[in-house]
Amino acid sequence: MSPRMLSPQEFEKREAELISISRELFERECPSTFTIDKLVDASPYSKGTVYKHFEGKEDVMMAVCNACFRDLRELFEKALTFKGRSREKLLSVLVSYIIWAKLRPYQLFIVLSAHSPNVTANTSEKYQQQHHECEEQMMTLMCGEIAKAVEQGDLVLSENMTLEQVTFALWSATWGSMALIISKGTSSQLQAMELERETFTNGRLIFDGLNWKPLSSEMNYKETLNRIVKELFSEEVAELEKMGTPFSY
Amino acid sequence: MSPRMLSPQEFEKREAELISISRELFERECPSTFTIDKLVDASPYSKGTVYKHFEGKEDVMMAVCNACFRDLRELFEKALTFKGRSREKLLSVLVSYIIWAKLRPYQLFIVLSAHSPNVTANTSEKYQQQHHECEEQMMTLMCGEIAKAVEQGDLVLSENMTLEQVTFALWSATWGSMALIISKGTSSQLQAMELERETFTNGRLIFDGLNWKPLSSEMNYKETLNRIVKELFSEEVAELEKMGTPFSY
DNA sequence: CACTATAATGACGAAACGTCACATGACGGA
DNA sequence: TCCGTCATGTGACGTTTCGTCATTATAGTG
Repeated sequence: MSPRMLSPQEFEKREAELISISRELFERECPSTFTIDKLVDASPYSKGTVYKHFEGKEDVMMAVCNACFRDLRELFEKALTFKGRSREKLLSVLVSYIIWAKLRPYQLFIVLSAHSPNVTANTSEKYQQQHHECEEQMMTLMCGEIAKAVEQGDLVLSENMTLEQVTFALWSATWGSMALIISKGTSSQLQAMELERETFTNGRLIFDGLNWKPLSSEMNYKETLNRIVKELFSEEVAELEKMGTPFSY
Repeated sequence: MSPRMLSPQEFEKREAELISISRELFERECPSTFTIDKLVDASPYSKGTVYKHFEGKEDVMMAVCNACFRDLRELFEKALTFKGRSREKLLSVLVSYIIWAKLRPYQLFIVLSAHSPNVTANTSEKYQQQHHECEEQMMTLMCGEIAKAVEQGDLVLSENMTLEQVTFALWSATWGSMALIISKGTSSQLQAMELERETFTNGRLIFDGLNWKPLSSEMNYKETLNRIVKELFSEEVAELEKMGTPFSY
């Protein structure tokens, strides 16, 4: 009655394999040259099989983006183990995000590209859905931390302001600075905005704008940055140093 | 000696025509379906001629993006004619930006897409250069206004903080909220972030974070919004109403 | 050892790309 | 008026990528 059914497990495993291969391809050469045909060549499967998993290259990009999101969430969880005031913990998340971006520029590239309307317009329901789940998990994680800040009295939410909105504000401000700075590429003309500096500035302004205590005027967050790097990300920072793109703060 | 030399004026004129046709194409159907072949068909020129102007479709996108930037600059200049405190004038710019985005969603789409690494990586030197000029003009315009705010004492820049950084902070925070909200498309899942609300929130937080007087706690900016809409953009807001996507603030 | 339902394959036609050999036509000179 | 020249315009063509689907391979069943 049932000849050779492919179990969902096997299917998932193969999908993970394809995503892993795609990530390698993205790393090796510019993500914009990625094609389904290249993925097929690089994989042990045929075109038809690959198309069983992805409707097109946008789908692959979104799938890779989702994988990155999962990595990021783990990273953020590590960042949140920092012992300190609520605002310091969120700063730690920001630090981890920037370090990740510098360590894996191509993955940032993918994550940003995947949010381009051009890509989202051509992504299948499945991966769109999956992406929303990723975002929601991220939201939940952050909202939880912000809720703690409110509990501890460091942050007082004005009426009409939800936890989600606070998260979104931080997220989008960070996102914007990264997207704009990355898109300038290497040909940064006159206005030399710096990834670390602008991202931290945006974060600081949002924190202060929220009146999240202690304000940047009341505390030396440079100290905090030192501790975050030393206690949590010394390995990554050393690697960045070795790569010639040091984490400067 | 010189048979039929094409004057730079004619060349520019034809380019403007091609860009105009491209904009129409982008409006008519989803920008992601745009192809050079379609542009060739829609234009009175041949493929070879079109390729004289653009190296590929990314080039066309960037050219259209730049045209949008020029429109935006005009719009911002109009917004800055608002009579009021410095922070109110910048808020007016924000309002005009949001109205533009709602009025011409496909153009926002293009502008956002054009900043995707996928596009910038495949744009010719010429249009990359042109884009930097557009950005610089925008920067100059904004920095000028912020300088006035500093002169008037509404804004005190902390040490190590340049006018450009202030502009960048506002710009990127706005950018981020628009990019993230647009990329969700119509399938906004659970977390229903609203374009106007989040963009204004981000702006407000940045303004307050900069300690730009009067703070949102010291003044009712709702009033200002009413005046901005009434005095400068009543026509546009009426049109949005007619389109079924009212400007809600 | 067939038989059968399912999965895997890759050849194929369509679409888009980008180029280049050739056509066109404006101008100056005869 | 006609001709030769050369910048400009043209679109057919070879190439790449896409996405499909008729065909082949295979695991399990009786």
